[in-house]
Amino acid sequence: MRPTKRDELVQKALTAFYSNGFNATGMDMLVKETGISKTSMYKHFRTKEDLILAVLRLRDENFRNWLYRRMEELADDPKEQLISMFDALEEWFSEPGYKGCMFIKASSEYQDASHPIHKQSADHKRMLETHMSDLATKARLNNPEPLARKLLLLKEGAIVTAHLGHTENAAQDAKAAAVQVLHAHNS
Amino acid sequence: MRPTKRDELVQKALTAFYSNGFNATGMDMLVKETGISKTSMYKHFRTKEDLILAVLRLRDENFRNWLYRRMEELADDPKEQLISMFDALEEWFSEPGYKGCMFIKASSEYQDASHPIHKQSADHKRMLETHMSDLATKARLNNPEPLARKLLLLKEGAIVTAHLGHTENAAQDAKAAAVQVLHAHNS
DNA sequence: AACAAAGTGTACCGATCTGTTCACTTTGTT
DNA sequence: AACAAAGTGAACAGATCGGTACACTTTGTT
Repeated sequence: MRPTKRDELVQKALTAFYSNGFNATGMDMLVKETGISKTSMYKHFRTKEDLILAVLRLRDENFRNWLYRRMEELADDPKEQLISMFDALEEWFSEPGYKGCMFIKASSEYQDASHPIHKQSADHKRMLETHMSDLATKARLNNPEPLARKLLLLKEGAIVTAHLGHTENAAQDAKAAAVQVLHAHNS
Repeated sequence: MRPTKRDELVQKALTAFYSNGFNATGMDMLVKETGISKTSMYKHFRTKEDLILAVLRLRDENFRNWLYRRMEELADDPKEQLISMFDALEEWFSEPGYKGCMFIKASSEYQDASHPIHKQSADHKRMLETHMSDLATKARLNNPEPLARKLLLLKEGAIVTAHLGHTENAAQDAKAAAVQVLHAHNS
């Protein structure tokens, strides 16, 4: 197996889908932007949907790896790591091509809850929840699961608000709220 | 001017766009679902984009009216009205056809910040922010603007989380967080 | 050198997209 | 009764959609 060409396709398709949307990015545009022939694409993926699912898998891996690592780099203490999630988000929001969360967009374009793309997006959010809940447990905070859910609500809110762009500093607003919420979960 | 036919079109188009998405809803499907001829549609709106903008205006009006009224019905005190926003949201989330926020979806499909549809979605969020900030001022809470922004972060987070459906009670989680945040803004 | 796997380029399929045209019918007003 | 505004239905245009067919070239392995 030579994974390079396939991985190159998925990587470049990710960029195209992220900045143009799923429905709005046709396979011919993908040919143009990736430089990979359509014949080759359809040898690797039977349908466009299969390609999108592969793109989402890559995005899940990249994003979670990046976020978890960045949180660890920004703080040692697990409690402070939870808070520093919002500093990591701020870095993301201020990147030039920031266009919101790929999974929120995927679930916007594939709304049916039973659709594979929708389900895979939900899986991504679930994994984040598990991780944050584990961190809250390590930090010996009260009611770790509800706390994790609250922090993630702030995260999702900040992501869409930063994209809608009607607020300057969504990440720092979310961080301030997180500190206040977290204070209520101290023993 | 007979506004009935045009309003009927916008109202029915709203339903179709909300449950199918914007790109995924073609004009021919709109003809089928509204019972209004395509010729007539294009006499009222020069492009599909114009129709979408009219749909978003209606949605903005309906949603803000509904939310503000519901908050007033659920509580007298302005501070409690802010909290009861999340009870109103819970009612919305549990409606059968709930599919998330139309403006978030619009900004997902029309990502460019300079696009009229994107800008109009941002306007909607801004108006919510102004209203909540006014309420926070009336309630004599500290730092009303930052507080309003935090509550709205929780609102947006709850909306997308309820749609992604990976959590049972997004509205109540958001409400609990809101209470904790609001506590920190008491004098 | 030989062979198979992998990739390319182009033309094509039927369906659907936004938007237009045109001849016709309904409706409201005077 | 007459007239204009508003609405209808169906065909059509040109582009694009996801996906396929086919003949060809490149690449890696032995």
